[in-house]
Amino acid sequence: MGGMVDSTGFCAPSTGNIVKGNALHWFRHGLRLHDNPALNHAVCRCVEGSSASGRLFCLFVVDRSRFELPRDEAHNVRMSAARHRFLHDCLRDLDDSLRQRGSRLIVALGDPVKVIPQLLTEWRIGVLTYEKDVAPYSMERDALVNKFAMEQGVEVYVQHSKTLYDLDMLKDKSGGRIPLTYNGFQKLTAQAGRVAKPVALPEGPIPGPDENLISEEHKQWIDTNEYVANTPLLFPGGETEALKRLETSLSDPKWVANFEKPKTSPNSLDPSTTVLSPYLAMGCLSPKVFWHRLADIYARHPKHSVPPVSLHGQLLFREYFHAVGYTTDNFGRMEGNAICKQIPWDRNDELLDAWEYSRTGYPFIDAIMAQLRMEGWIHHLARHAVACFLTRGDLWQSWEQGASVFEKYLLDGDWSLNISNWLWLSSSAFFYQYFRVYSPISFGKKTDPNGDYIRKYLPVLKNMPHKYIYEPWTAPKEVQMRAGCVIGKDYPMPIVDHAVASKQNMQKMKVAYEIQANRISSNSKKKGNSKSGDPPIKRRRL
DNA sequence: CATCAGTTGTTACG
DNA sequence: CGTAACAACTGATG
Ligand SMILES: Cc1cc2nc3c(=O)[nH]c(=O)nc-3n(C[C@H](O)[C@H](O)[C@H](O)COP(=O)(O)OP(=O)(O)OC[C@H]3O[C@@H](n4cnc5c(N)ncnc54)[C@H](O)[C@@H]3O)c2cc1C
Repeated sequence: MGGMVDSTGFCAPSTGNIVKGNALHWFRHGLRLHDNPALNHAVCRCVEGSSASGRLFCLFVVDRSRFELPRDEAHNVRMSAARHRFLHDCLRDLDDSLRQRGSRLIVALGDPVKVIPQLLTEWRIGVLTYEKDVAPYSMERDALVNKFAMEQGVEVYVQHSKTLYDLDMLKDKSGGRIPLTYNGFQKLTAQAGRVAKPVALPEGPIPGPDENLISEEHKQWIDTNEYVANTPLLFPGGETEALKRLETSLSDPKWVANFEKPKTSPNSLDPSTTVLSPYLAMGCLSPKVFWHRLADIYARHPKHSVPPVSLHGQLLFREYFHAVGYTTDNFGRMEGNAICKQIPWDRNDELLDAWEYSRTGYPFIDAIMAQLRMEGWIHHLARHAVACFLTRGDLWQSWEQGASVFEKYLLDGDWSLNISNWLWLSSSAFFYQYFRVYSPISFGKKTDPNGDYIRKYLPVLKNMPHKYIYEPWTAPKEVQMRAGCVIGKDYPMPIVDHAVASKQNMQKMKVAYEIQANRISSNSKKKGNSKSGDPPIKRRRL
């Protein structure tokens, strides 16, 4: 029990006690041993140092206040049980892999800003290493930890291994302003040169911590089975699983070479894309490894697809959105976000709940949300359909609300990517053709005319004839009775008339865009320099 | 200032 | 099944 932290504050360290060769690698994302430059640095430090007594402490800090317990079914849980399970899988897998090298993972509970300083002192750490993370919460937290470490004379070593390129380098290369189009961004990456090769973890044993550092809390957390029980095991977490899934995804080189994202199906019964996203989000898979494996396949298939539709193109979208998220103030919200259209969304919790809990009365939408809640992954175009429906298409609710629901359930929930895509779908940034609206009835029919996807995720409709399954309220009463699903009783009536609402919303978008265009032109008249000191942008009501 | 391209819209009509 | 009409946006480019 010796090494446990009691989170009551930190004790003053005795600086002289630092052991240079002692390294603490702090896992947050980047939950892998391959292509993990910060971890490599820590390993090298403790095996090579002239102080032969160096040890590597691999740590993950579980901050329960950030993601509540999975049993808590309360409305405001931040992470679904499936997300918990995924994280738990990741940590167990890391622990297993580290044990094969004679080390182990240590799990501590508490607020990292308190826990890390305590452990730096207690374990007499000489160097702290971790992967850079650009979400605002992480940046704030890391700044506090860095400050403490510096004061104590602990070296801090940080690497941008979450992305293909170092985001600070892209930021500098673009003069601080990442282009606001995908094409422009592609040119920037072309200037930035080739994607670097991944780095391998040094061979050989890693000198780990003493067994007595393993606390009861740690054991309870890492050994628990409670996450495994109630969630389907479609996508087990962890680096091992990630590398396995990479191999299966690449096993058909023709499929890889011909991949065109817009042609993949949102409602197939098995995923039509790789589902590597959860592994990339948690860092179980290195994007550089994925990138170079694709490049190898492209080299052997000269007629391969190209960005934006190719798989390389998908990774570039990911890169693009991370870069924009990193360099845009207030990126996670509408107010004060310079690249976000200011749109007077409504706030109606009944509509929002109906959307989240599959009660909109549109089977395609409700089935997608059911898959999201149960399995934690939905296809990109399925995300389009439900995001459009919630925002500019039908319900006129804020994309911020939608993003936080997604964040709760998505195994691949990733701050910059989630926000960026919600901005895109709501026509708030990146994409402005708001007159292109997905139909909650027609869109799914193209790839699943029989409605098998709906039958799978909304069993109450499983006997509805295909003719009516996308709009069951149009089925004659007898048909509903025979199908065992009476609309208004067993399954809700539509909460909104899509034909009417989408037309109205299109007009509201037009007005919101006009107001913004006028305000910007009058602003720039007032002060020639629009860059400095933007006035706070106020929410407007129509 | 005009033109063009933009991963992934829908519906009606021939 | 392919194509035009629908209503008409933006950022980049010249
Ligand atoms: C409203 C909305 C919210 C989203 N939120 C997230 C999120 O929180 N986390 C997330 O990873 N993706 C998010 N996406 C993007 C995209 O839907 C998923 O990345 C993709 O569906 C993951 O499936 P895949 O791994 O099979 O993708 P593949 O088609 O196999 O693509 C390979 C990889 O490229 C990356 N990628 C693909 N598309 C995108 C994209 N549009 N934006 C960014 N990266 C992309 C992913 O890392 C993905 O794993 C969101 C999309 C929408 C419309």
